[in-house]
Amino acid sequence: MNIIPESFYARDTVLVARELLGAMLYREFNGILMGGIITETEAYRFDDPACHAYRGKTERNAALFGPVGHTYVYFIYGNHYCVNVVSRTADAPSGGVLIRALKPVIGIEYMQHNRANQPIAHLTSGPGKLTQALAITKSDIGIDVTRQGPLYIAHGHSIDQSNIQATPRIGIKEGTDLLWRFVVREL
DNA sequence: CTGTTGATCTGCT
DNA sequence: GCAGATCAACAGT
Repeated sequence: MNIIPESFYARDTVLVARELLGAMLYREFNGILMGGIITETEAYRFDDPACHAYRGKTERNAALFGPVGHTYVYFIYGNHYCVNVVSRTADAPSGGVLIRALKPVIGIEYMQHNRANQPIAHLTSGPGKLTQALAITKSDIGIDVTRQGPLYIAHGHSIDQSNIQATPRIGIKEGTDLLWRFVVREL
């Protein structure tokens, strides 16, 4: 295993979002290992009106102002958690990359157990789905993903630039002109 | 203290 | 394709 170092996340949020595609996300929970290849991300930079941190620091978004390579988890629509990795340059106050989808690889049975035995194609194909599959909640805020532990990210597949599609982000009302959602066309 | 609003998912049509 | 679920955090009074 080859964990991605902290320096990777200390760069422009948008660049980190693009380059996280193909990386392996690992989750250790109750002694069980789960994980998959990151196939979809979105960048939320401090200077972007769609970013939770755009209007300043609050209790909820404080993690986005914390150390890079740590997690920011939030609860949305009364039902779902979404997980980000804090990423920004040294001169930026905040920023994060939303992990939107994985290709399930490890611990598929346990992920299905967490997701009412959904078929593999529906296991981790959305930001709320993958947190449910991996049992990620608010108590997982602030985890350092550059160290082996409950949640960490390692080098995986290298994705060719021509295999990456950039589109507007999903579910936002401002900043819809920015093509800051990145999707792997195929693995 | 109260009202509003989501970086979504599911099930039904 | 679309409405409903469902609640924590925020902004405004």
